[in-house]
Amino acid sequence: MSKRFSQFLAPVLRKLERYEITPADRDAFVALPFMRKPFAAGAHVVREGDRAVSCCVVLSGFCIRYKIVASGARQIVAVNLPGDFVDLPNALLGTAVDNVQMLTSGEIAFVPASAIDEITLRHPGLQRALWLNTILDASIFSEWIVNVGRRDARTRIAHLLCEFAVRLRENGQLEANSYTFPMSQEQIGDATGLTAIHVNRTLQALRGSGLIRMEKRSVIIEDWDGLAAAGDFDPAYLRFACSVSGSHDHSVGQSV
Amino acid sequence: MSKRFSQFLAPVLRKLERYEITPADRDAFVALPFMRKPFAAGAHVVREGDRAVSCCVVLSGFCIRYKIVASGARQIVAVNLPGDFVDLPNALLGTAVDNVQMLTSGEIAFVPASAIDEITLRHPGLQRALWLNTILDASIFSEWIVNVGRRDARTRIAHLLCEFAVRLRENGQLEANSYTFPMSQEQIGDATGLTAIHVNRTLQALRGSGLIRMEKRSVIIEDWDGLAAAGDFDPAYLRFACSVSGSHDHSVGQSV
DNA sequence: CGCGCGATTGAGCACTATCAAGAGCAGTGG
DNA sequence: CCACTGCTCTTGATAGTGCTCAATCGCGCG
Repeated sequence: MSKRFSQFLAPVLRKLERYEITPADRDAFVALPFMRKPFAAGAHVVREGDRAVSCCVVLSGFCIRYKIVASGARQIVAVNLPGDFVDLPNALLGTAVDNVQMLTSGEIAFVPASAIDEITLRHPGLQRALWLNTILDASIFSEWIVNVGRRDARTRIAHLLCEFAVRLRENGQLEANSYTFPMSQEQIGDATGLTAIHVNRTLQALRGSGLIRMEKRSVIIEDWDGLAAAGDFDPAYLRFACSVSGSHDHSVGQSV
Repeated sequence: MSKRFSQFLAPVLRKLERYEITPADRDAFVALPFMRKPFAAGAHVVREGDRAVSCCVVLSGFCIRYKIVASGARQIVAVNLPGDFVDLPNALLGTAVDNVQMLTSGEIAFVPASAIDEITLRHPGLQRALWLNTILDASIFSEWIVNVGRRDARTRIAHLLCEFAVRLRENGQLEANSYTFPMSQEQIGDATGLTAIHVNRTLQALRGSGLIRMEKRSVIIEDWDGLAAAGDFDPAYLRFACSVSGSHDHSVGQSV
């Protein structure tokens, strides 16, 4: 049974194991009750104001978290990949403060908040892993604040593309400096605080500079060093996606 | 001895106790080894790239975390009040990825990361409190992304002022809708992604609308409902600054 | 074939940045 | 007591990055 579960939980376990959990922690995690549910691209997993009694984990596909401001504009605050815990704040708060939407079709696991509650008190090592995971999320958040707050459009978008490259590489979803990237230009705009139109023009410029190519929904990084430079990108803030204590080489292509 | 420590740690304990830790957790926390160090206003506590072997906790005063982008511009990603844990990411990463600077003079406690490491594994309830605290930080981060990403200058600044009002109220540092606010207009700009000049003009407009008054380094909120409306402010994302499970009334003045 | 969504292009505008300069104020040292 | 310095706030004029509005195009799909 635990074997069957771990089949779906594989991306999650891969993530947790970066934090060096013990086999006992791992077994306890795998024995956690949860419910799997498939979602179509664009479907909402959680809406602001919903009562949240369980915590969502991405099993496959991409999803985003966003908020709507008074003017009606939307801001994406996070993009979550397989293995990510999506809405710890919502689950622990009891009420969702943001919206969770699928970017692609995919499966979400719902774990009762009470079960998380209980297991983390009995397995401090597991709680540690989840805590570190939250700290990484916070580190990404803070970099996004910098991105939308103080960088121009070209730099913002280049930075976003670099971040995905590194995160997908950690997830084993990057090959030969290209990755599938299921965001429309409007969604890229919502993530970077720009309009879709300006994103369009900026992407053209990035392609024109020979930094990237785009085919359908995939990005090919043609010049990693150039893109990282254009995006003012230093992967240090993503470092412990990989290991708590380790000092790893994190460049995607060559050095940064 | 634990009594002497708790005198300095009072703001920290007040914060942790919101998460309902046990007396044993509390005692263990108070027994943590730490070093106190006073800093002058403007002094740096940590600089990007520093080796980080301990975790900083604000005992008194305000401090900020910021990063510098390629163009030389600065973005403040967080303002920390007494009781806040400042740089968990840095401590756990081993190397600082952002800068920590005092906004006012104040005292910082340095707790060895190894001690945090050890105590949290032995006291899951305490780890829970720290984890929840990190989740709250992340929640604030994500709201800041929305703020700088999709709101105009007037809304951004009004939102910032509202957030401080609520957070300071939680800390008992707000009286009669006024609080000391030690940020210069340039620093407000660095926190909101604006220039100091534009902050100046926007603050004038806010004052002109009768929403706030400013005296020296303090803010008086003259019309809470108006300011909250102008700032598109909903305190839900700060909710569990107060309690994990509770549903509290969080309005500062009247309802929001 | 019509429909809808996303990408693209053009023109004009607006919000915010930049540049420049002056004023008020606190601290410092002669 | 009075320059002198530095910082913050303030104001004006100008420029620019990115937004708004509007329309076209390409493509997958029922």
